[in-house]
Amino acid sequence: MIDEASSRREPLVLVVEDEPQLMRFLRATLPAHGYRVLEAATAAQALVQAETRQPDLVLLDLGLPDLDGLEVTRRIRGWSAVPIVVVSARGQERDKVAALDAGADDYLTKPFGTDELLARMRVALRHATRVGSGQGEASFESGDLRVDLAARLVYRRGVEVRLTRTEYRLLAALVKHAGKVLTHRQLLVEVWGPGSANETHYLRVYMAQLRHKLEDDPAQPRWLLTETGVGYRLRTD
Amino acid sequence: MIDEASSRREPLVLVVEDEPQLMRFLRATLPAHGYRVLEAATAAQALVQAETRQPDLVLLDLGLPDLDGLEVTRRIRGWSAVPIVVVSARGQERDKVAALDAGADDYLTKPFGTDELLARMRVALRHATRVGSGQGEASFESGDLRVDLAARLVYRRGVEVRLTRTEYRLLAALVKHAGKVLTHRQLLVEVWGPGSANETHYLRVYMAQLRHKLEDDPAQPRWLLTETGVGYRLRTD
DNA sequence: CGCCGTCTTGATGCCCTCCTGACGCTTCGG
DNA sequence: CCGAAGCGTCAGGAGGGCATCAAGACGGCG
Repeated sequence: MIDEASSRREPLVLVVEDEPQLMRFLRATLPAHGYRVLEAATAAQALVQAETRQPDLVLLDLGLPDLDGLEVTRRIRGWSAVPIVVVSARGQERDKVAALDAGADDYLTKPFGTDELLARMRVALRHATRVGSGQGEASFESGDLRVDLAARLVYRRGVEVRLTRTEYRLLAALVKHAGKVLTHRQLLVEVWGPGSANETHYLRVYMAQLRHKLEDDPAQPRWLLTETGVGYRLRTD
Repeated sequence: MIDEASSRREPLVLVVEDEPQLMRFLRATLPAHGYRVLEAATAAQALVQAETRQPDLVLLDLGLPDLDGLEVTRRIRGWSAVPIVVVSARGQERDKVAALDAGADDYLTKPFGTDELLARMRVALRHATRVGSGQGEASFESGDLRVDLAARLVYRRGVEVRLTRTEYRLLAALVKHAGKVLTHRQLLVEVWGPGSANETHYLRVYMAQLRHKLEDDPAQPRWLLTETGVGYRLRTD
């Protein structure tokens, strides 16, 4: 499970990054915002550190010299549920999606701003504690949207919303991993089964329907967010 | 769940016993003390009877020819809370304990007297009704529909409604989880037993009957709602 | 043993959900 | 500046689920 450090002291972040410049930047920035930093410049170092130090979060650059970032994600996920935020350069879309499919929680595209970085890290950490301690929260609430997974009921401004079976399954998949980016593949597998893992068109149609039923302005969604080229995300907060 | 017959008529007891002598004795004794008797000489018969007739109590001999009494207990407990009293010969202590672990309510050791038998049965039945009614809401009320699970009475606008056994079981299942969606499977298992888990047609027929007896406009139900592709739900309001 | 109520099973028509295709828009890269 | 790819939207057709009616099978009861 997650290291207990998080509950007592500042979160421990394992930064896996081979670019000295970026590493220097992170080494200075993160402690200033209440994080302790653990460094790794290669995949091999990263795996050792992750295992021996049990960090609260992993910030993982995909462009590593020795091993694929995807493989690192896969190996860590083999025994740990620690949140993983992958960092990708432009043109690494494929690796990024693969890492998310393998269980990464979120992603950042270079170059990224400090605010965005910190925001993603906060969300990932919050998501981890929710899943870890809440043990399968049976409901989701945010603004005037409420989802009761136990009763299979959805409310918008307190008014019950009627969803079809597929609409509800899709929403439930997002709720179960609220705040986390879910790839097309993950959603398709969870809702339509492994046989439809490539039918991304289904997602577009049903996302549109969900937005029409749940959002004030379906064209500019507040909760059901599109992650272009990657998948979708349910905004928490 | 438990057959509701007990509140209106004599309790139905499923006697699982392969010794003809003892069976003859019980067949004569139990009716004389206000029980109706259902017979089974093998585990296979017992399971079929338990499922199709839904007795109020099971009197289960552990020394059966075909299957372990322990296994019978386990299978019945898989879907029903009917009280089970196991009957064991001397030297079967181990099986007896295992049966209790598997969910049996009490035990008798051969040879046993009539008084002891009747006492154990009364206790088991009392315990069942106490748990059955005490657990969760004992009644449901919403608008002009009222369901009293303890008394097995249903009122509409204050007037008592006559329901058949199956109609009532179905309504009771919905009342026990009022407000939540129950899947076809859940309802079928609770009302008809696990063997009929796929007979969704039963549900439609009995839902229609319940709606005709309880709803103002059966075509547009206020309480007995359809969740297409999923199941049914009793609106709490 | 026969009657009556209940349960099961079948057949039919309707409506809704799901899937699918076409099209326009935006974004990104050449 | 243009083409490609990803996304959102709309609408129609096919299929499946649902409600309903009706008749036969079953079991309880007198």
